Amino acid sequence: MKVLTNILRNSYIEQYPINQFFSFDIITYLTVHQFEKGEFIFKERSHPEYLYYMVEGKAKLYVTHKNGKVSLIDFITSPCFMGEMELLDSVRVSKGIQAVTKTICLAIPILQFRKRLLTDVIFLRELCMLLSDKEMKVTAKYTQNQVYPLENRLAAFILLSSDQGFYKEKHTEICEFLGVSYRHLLYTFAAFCEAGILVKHNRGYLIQNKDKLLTLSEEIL
Amino acid sequence: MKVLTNILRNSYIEQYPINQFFSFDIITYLTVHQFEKGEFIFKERSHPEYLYYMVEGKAKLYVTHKNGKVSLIDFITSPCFMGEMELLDSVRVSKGIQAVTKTICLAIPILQFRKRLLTDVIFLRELCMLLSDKEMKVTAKYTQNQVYPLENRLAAFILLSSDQGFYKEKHTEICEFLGVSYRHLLYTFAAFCEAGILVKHNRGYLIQNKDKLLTLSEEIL
DNA sequence: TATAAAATATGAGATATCTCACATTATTGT
DNA sequence: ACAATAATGTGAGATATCTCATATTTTATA
Repeated sequence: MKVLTNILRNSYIEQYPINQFFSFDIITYLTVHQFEKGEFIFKERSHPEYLYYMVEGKAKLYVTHKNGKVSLIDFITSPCFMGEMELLDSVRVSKGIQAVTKTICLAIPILQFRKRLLTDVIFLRELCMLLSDKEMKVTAKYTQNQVYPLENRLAAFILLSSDQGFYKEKHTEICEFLGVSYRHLLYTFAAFCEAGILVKHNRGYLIQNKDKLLTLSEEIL
Repeated sequence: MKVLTNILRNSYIEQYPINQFFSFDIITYLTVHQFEKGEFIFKERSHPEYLYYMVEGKAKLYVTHKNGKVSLIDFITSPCFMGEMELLDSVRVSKGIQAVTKTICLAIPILQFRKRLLTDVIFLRELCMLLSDKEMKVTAKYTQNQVYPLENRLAAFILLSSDQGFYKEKHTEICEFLGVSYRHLLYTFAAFCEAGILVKHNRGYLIQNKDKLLTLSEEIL
């Protein structure tokens, strides 16, 4: 992690308005932290020192189970807060957050600002909304996971994450996100290719039959 | 649903202090609603009129999927708020909530109080904490669901929900809660009996070997 | 640029879990 | 008290998904 200073710091702070989330001017107290791809933003079971507002980048929120398996709970994309739960309850330990790409965060020191934030109507209201959205999203994902086979969920995920008809996520990540084994994910991709829905191309897949993907994903909702 | 009046209303309001969640005296504006076992507190996809504070009873929070399967997201036990998400975002539709036992709720009309609640620091702070706890709990449950076989999760659930060594939940509910088919749940109960861990007794099961249950559930966390 | 580490890929065999059909109790409303 | 409804229980066969072993390719790093 690198703390950005001067011009660089200021440019990020100017570029991304964060004051809207607070009833006071927090800008002077902010530092700007930069995480490299693969770096851990919060180590699992740690006590974060900062409330982060991610302004650029993408990260994985995950938990490691006793048996060694990893559940990728969510992909966090900017803009987004991280560490709110730990701000609210200092006893609580963090889940793991790892940067997937280079990530820039505005950093608010928790110790120094906890009291002020927990009495800030604007901040608390925003936080309620964000927490509520997040729960909605996570609940939807997990209830679907246990009710629909991978075929349907993968179809939906491909549509969601592909860019101009091209899918190129990392299998190792996506199997943890979708809650299945690597092997099974690969089987399902193979089946999609077999069915003429996808065509493997370099490090990714071209969508050949979008309608079929839509049909499969519409079985979910 | 029955609206309780006079003595009955007042006795519930006195018995369960709700003012602690608000920075103003809300008591005069409260009505008290009583739901019978099996009654729907929120219909799925409806727009709740009230923010409820459940003070007595137990309810199921669930969602019905397109394919007809039901996910029982959580058992809600008093004391607990219901309808907070819909208070925060009026566009959002409710999940289903059904009373499992007779349930008493203090009712706050959303339309009338939304504005006031969304500027109430005490309320918002409490809500943040509750939302954050709830998400924690739900996430833990679902990530475990997808990483451990039923054997382990059921062992943990039996320990959690049994009373003095006796388990007597309804299979039809629990299979939806644990995210497995009724059939599979029964297989696993049969296996536990076979292994001498449980003994079927009337409408329930007696725990015969608590250590084994502990061992099985400890594999989770 | 060589080497280690991560990601991709695939086969074979196992198992956790599901569907459906059907019979038997409980429970509940009238 | 009786019919309707919900809950329980079980078999047989299917399938969605997992484990493990192993090989190859790509990417990262000293």
